[in-house]
Amino acid sequence: MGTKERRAREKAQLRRQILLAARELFVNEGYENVSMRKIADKIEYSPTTIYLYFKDKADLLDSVCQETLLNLLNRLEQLKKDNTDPIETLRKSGKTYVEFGLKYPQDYKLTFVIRPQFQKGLGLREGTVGEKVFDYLRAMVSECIQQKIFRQVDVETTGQVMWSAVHGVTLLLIDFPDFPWTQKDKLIDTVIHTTIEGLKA
Amino acid sequence: MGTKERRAREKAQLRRQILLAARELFVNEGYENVSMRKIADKIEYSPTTIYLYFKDKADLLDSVCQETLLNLLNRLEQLKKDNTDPIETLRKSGKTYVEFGLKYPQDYKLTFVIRPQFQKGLGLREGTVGEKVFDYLRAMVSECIQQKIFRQVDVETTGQVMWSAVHGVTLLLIDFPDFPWTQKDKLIDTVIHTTIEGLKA
DNA sequence: TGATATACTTAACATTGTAAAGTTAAATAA
DNA sequence: TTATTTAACTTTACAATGTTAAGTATATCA
Repeated sequence: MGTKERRAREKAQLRRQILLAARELFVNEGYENVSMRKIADKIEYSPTTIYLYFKDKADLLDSVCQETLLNLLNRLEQLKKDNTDPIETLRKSGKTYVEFGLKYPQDYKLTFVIRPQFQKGLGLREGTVGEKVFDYLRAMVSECIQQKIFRQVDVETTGQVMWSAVHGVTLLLIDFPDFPWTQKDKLIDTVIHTTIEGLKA
Repeated sequence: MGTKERRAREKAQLRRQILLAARELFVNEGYENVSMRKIADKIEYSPTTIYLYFKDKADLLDSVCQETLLNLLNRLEQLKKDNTDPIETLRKSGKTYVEFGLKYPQDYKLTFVIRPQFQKGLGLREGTVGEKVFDYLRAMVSECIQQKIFRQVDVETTGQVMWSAVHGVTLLLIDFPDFPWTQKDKLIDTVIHTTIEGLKA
């Protein structure tokens, strides 16, 4: 009586296949330049089949972004393992965040710019991966404050300031690749360093 | 023999009209949701007429963004007039920048996110309004460094750090309106304050 | 074997950006 | 004034888009 399970497995597999194809196309050609037909071609199914697995194109995008956030979260949590002092961990996390964005620029924009445009009400719903990423940031910042390294602004604001800084530099570097930046790495380091210094007591 | 001048004036007027309609539609409905036909309807011309005045939709967007940058520049240069100390001017400029972005969120995204996606090679070309905006920032930062208020990092990097911070917080506030931000104004002020403190000697 | 449900496809619709060809009206030259 | 050229604008057309509705085949169950 395992036929039902097999069918379910097969469905999941196709879903996975669609997601994989969509991700690759979105990342390589940009969300706007990828049509449902292109995705369908890639997996050798008819375009409308995709709609049996995803509500619409925005839903497909959303699923891709969830994976992206999970990737980012994994990378960040790797860092926590060798926890030296909290400042150093925070610094490294910032660096990791920006480098993640620059390594997969389309992925990053998809998740943090395009998706919010299509999916309204992204208020960091409970249990989402996005919430976990921010939880991670909060925990780190919290430690810096508790150890009296950072001045006594509340945790939320401090975390959001940190996020603003790394988000800003990441997007600028992605969106204006031809701007005469002093030097990518130097700029990133200075942004992170400056923010951390500014947050200190 | 002023007929040639009159015709030129009339052409300029229609161009202006198209630009005005495009701006209003882009800003209210978002670039992607505005079709050339919608713009044409609004000005009561056929869609293809627009192509006699603008190369394509991206070109139209570009022109709209130039205006936006000019608006921003004007606002910023107002501030320079009552020049108190350079730090205070820088702080006010940052605040003005973010508030401009939040007041005209679609405009801001059009200029600093959407346009770079369509217009490749936005390297701050000479003579453009974009260059002038960054010149303004450079001048302010330069003064802070010369007066030994800021630590001796080069002007370019310092300016770019400042830009990253305000750009980051602006976009986050625009793109995630439902995120549980501590408080908009407090966050903005803290971002700017933190960055300036971090840049100090 | 026949009925039912599942998985997928075909066909279609309205909308998109834009190019090519066609048309009208104004400016110039005779 | 009348003929001709030029400029401004429109009509028509095309290929591509996201998505819905209707149709078909295959596998499961009675």
